[in-house]
Amino acid sequence: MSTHTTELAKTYNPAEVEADLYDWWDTQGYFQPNNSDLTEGRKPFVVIMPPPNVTGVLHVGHVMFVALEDIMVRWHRMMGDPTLWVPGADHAGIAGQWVVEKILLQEGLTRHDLGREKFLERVWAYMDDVRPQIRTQMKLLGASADWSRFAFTMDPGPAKAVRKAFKHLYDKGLIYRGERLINWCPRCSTAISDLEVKYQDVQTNLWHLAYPVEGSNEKIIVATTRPETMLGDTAVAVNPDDPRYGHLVGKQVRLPIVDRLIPIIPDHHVDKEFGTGAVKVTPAHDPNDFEIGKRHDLPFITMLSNDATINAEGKEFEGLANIEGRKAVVQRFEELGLLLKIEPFSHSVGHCDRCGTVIQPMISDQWFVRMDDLARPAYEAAQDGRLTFVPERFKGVYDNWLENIHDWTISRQLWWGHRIPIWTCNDCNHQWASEDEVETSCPSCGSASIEQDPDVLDTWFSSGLWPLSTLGWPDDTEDLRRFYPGSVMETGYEILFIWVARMVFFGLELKEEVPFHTVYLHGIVRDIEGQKMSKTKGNVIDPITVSDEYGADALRYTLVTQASPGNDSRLSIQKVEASRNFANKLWNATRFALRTIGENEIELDANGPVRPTENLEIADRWILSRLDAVTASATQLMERYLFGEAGRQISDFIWSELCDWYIEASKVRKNEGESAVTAQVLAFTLDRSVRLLHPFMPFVTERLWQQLPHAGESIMLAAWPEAAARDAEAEDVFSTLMDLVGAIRNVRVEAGVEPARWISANIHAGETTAAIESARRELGFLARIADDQLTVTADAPTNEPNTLSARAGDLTAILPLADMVDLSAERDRLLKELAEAEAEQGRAEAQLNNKGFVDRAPENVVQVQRDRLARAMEQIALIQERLDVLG
RNA sequence: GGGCGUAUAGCUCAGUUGGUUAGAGCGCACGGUUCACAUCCGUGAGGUCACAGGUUCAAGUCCUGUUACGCCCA
Repeated sequence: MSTHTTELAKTYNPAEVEADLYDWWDTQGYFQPNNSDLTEGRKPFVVIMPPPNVTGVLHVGHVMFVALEDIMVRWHRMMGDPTLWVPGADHAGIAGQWVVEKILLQEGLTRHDLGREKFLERVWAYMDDVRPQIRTQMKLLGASADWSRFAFTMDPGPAKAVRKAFKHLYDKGLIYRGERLINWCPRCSTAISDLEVKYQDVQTNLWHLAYPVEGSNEKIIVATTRPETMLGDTAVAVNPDDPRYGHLVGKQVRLPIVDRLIPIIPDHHVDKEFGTGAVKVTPAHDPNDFEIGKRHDLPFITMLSNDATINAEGKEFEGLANIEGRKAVVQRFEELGLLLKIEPFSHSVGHCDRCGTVIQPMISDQWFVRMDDLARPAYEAAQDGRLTFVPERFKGVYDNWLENIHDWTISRQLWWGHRIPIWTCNDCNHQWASEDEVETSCPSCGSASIEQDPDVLDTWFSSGLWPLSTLGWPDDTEDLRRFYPGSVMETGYEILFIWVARMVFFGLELKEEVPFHTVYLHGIVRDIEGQKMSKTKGNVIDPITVSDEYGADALRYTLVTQASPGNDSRLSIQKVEASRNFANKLWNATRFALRTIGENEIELDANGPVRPTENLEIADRWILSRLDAVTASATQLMERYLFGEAGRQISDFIWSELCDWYIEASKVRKNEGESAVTAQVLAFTLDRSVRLLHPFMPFVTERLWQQLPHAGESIMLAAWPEAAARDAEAEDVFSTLMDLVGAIRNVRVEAGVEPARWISANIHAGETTAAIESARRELGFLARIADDQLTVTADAPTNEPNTLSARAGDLTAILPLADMVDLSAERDRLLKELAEAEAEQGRAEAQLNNKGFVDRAPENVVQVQRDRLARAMEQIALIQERLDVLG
């Protein structure tokens, strides 16, 4: 690759920087786990990528998971761990099928016109066509995933895993078929699981309907949000403790329209306060009523067809779609004089997660996974610490879900997906589950007349096996032995139950180990108003457009540093722009450093530029110590999964310390032709800085690292920096110098000194004199003081009139600004400083006068206050003296 | 109904073992063609840390309650 251009372009151009690195990394094999002696015996770090929907377009949610997972993965790789990140794609049953059905629709066809086999051919053709997009998308983002291990949920391996797992559970009695009240999506024409139903508040009415009591003139009034379901009512329920209805219990009502006699029954679950206190019971179309129906042994009358139209049970209303049926029923009640009231009401209605259609609870014959025995070990794993969560609070959410687990509806009335591996013999009725894709005869009677269940499995069944199936399970593969269990499962918190929990219980059931030790959950990326992004709202930030303009590095960095674990975040282009500016800053710092570096020989060893130890000045020692500080801190933060904070600290170091101070200070020596030490310091510091930043901004750091003096082929293979001990003395002195420069700049601005003007200054530095004197050139350069007009002495400040003063700690700079001096402004500033110092004194005194504090606080904390007081009093004396002189 | 989260500068957010004067970016004001960078540099203004109690020598941080907004489960 052509990284060794002699000059960097003046401005950072992300598109150019990011263009060809990815394929180079990949073809070099860097994304694959390192098998060398170096990593022998080290525990592998393994992440299984949440497989994007094969038909989906790239959105910021993908960028979020890529950014976080790539950070972990690149970091571990740099730490020397054998690292594996397995990419994949999900077949997305309902959504996948629907995409192709929509295409067929444009040809005027339905899947039924084609038939199952032809339809699946079309789906496969489509999937084969779009599947490579996943890599294209991940490439754009810099995801360092191992494409040689790319897996698709419908591939033969994962499909075999599905059959194996199904058979295992079936043979163990953990999968059963039964008639239950399930969630039916009329649009998708399939059952879906509880987790695929999303509840939304809907504004509707509460209709009060009167049902005549048989053998009496009385009527009992029920309130309902779904009047049309009265066609399937089989009882009216009241609370047995409700005095209003006690006399009616045991009687019957004659159900209008259908003219059916149904009982009035007592049930404690009826809320006396709600509506009229009497509820209609439709056991076949409502979860609560289903329970009541079972308790009281009521008939279950299904009054809807699979397409949500009213069936023959609805008599004259047969064939009406749900909503028209509702209108018709209400109208008929009105005609009969039995509609008593319409009350506006809002309540929560289930919608299909995939298509948004209102879900109909229906009695249906489906396959279920019995959850109790599977949930228990998954729960235990979280209790004994085999499974931990970041952030921790999600353990509670996870526990709560497993404690209240319901059986899982796994059959789907679709064609696209894993066919349920259940076979039935037409001759002897024997039913069995098979690991083989095709069966030819009944194992019981040998008959060849056998049939496979027509339905397919919930997509999440195969997703739940992902940590196993991507590594080759059920075969005993080398990958499985080496990389299972994995390390971290990183994904969005919204799929904690639907995916993460299922991987845990599958892993425990099938391989007797948790599939990963840590679950890291990120939040939803919203727009800057806090709204969820959606095409219909038009507030979508498109990662491709944004990356083109600002770079994937900037987008990734923005998402990671703007969000904290488990919390939603708000994204705006302005934030991405700020990150791009940071990349530009680093780019230009490198560009500058390369000039200095180019004038010198840089000493290298196998780990890159050697850390300089000889002839260091204060600024050199300071930046090396600050590098050690940020290295230690970032490493700790990474260990604790606080990537955002780590990224911010690395950026702060590069911008606010390396660029703003060290590089500025280094210009002194560069300008005077003595840049050897500073070149080595710059080479070392920048090399380590770009390494620290690499997991966050992989592209630009690689490009710059290649440009800097370095050892090795790629920054991806460079070692994560190690921190040496801090140099407290250098940090003290240089931060005093920084404060002093700041104070002088402040005075200059307030006194209206032209920025370009070189001034004179007398620094009264007391004990720090020698140290400040050693950095006099830097001080002069940074504060724009002419070298021949700069004195540094240990003397007390000479308080001549017609001078201005600046203070930093116990240092005072006297600036004889002759014509510039505005004494009244100087006096005002001094009074302000005095007030601040006195306030400081007051605060310290208050603390120290508090006996409780002095007696009970740790000695070092008390000492801090003593020092503070001493310093404040010193300041006051100095300022007071100045004020006296000014008169 | 149960549970969880959030509330800190105009905006978006940091602030994880309680300890000096609560930080950053953006925005704002003023100034700047100092040979890396105007995608920049310098200086500055701006906060009763939602509210009320409590624990503590000490609370943005811990506890209790309240309010507002959001999410999950039922």
